[in-house]
Amino acid sequence: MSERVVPPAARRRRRPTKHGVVLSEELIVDTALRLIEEHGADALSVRRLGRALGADPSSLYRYFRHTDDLMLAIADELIGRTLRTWRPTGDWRADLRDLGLRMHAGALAHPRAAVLSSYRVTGREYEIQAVETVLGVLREAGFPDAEAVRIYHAFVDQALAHGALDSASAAMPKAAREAEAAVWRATYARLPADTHPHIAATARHLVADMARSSYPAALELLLGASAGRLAEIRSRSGHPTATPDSSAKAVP
Amino acid sequence: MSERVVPPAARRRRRPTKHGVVLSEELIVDTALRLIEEHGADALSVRRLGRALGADPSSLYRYFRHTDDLMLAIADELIGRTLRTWRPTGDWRADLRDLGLRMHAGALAHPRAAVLSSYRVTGREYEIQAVETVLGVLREAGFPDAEAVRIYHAFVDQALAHGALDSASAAMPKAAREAEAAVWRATYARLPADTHPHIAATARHLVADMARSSYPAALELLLGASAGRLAEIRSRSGHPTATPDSSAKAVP
DNA sequence: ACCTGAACACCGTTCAAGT
DNA sequence: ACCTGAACACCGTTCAAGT
Repeated sequence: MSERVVPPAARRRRRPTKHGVVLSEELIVDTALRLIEEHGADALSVRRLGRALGADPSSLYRYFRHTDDLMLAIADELIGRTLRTWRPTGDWRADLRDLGLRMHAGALAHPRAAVLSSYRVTGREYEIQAVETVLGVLREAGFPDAEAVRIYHAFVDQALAHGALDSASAAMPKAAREAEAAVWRATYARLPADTHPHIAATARHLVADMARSSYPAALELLLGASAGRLAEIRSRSGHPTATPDSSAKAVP
Repeated sequence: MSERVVPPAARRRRRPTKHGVVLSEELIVDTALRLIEEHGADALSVRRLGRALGADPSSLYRYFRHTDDLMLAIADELIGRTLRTWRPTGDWRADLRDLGLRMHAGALAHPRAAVLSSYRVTGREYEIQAVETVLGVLREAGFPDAEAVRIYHAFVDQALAHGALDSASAAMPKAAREAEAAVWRATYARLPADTHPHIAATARHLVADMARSSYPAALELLLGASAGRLAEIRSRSGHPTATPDSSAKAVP
């Protein structure tokens, strides 16, 4: 793992490329996001990105070890953008709902970054900020530490998993996406009741429902279940004898 | 969309390849699954599959229009394998739990097929069978049609989304996977309490919890909420005046 | 110090030619 | 009828050479 990436201190000394562009991590990430926005998720390759920057593709390896590192930097920038315009209201349930829907929308806007970052930890600035923020909302709502982490995990995985699912679907070529919808109408909605009674009975609902994302409903389910837990916790702890870290001891 | 795929009737006339192998859709799918199992998700390419079959890569295009079609055939075969050993018990909640966990496990065993098929509809034999089966479990439990479809959608998306998430993570090279876990221990667990109080307070829980899948918990949440709905529905319909399709009329 | 250009080892897909 | 081989238009990544 030898250092091939430019150490931050040395970056000031950089030289313009052939076409007069001065490269930087920020410029590369922004250009990559623009490329995804304008030409779809598949437009992002080291070679195309180099072309868009007016630089040789190989010059990017001075800023990112692999394409993977670049994608994580993009993912972190997306988290940053999602968080920057978000304001907490003090109502934990409304705050989490808002955050979840923003994360989901952010994923849909940048499908490829969303799919890659959904199962990755970046350990970068904005991701850390997001973790701190969500945990803060839960702990200040009154969830004990272990419970706050469990709900944080479920909440984040749900947003990322559905975000990746829905954005992978949205990133398909238009023709293919229409072909998918047609499968429900042309194949499922036409199965005879004698061989497939349950599909035949519910075909109308299937065609309508499967065209929508199941994320909003899944999010409400999670928030509802969490509210139930919180009510339980509050009613049980009439005596606030528990020290802040007492719940930690219960973990194996 | 000209027919380049061999019509089923003509397949009997096929000729062995150079190395004496007789190609077929089944053989190709099985070989692809073996390749994924033995050499990881990235080992699957048209060229490698051709090599594994002892045939020219281009010959595969007689059986599948694109790599995509091949992946859908693989996905359907996986659905079939998941269903083949499953037996309903009559307890809808236990049945769905079992099915969900099997789908999740199946995804983990074949990450690449899982990631691709998670957002696709195959419209093939086993997928149709699976839809019919899950809808049957829900309708026979007493859920009205519209509700059964909503729960079916949430259940399937959840299994597929978490399956894709967890299997993408599992498919990472071992070194990368270990580096990910290290981020929680080395970065998050060392943030100072004055700048990141919530992370610092819950670091122990984060390290432990984030290493596990959140799917089992998410599944229980869904089953619990569904059971709640069913209880509501049952208590309200003391008078079974509703005709079988009465719920359909309530949909916009 | 930073960027370039050539090279390496791959991809998916098409199509005329072989058997 | 089915498979092959060559070709096309791409990939990510490395490294010696240029400025």
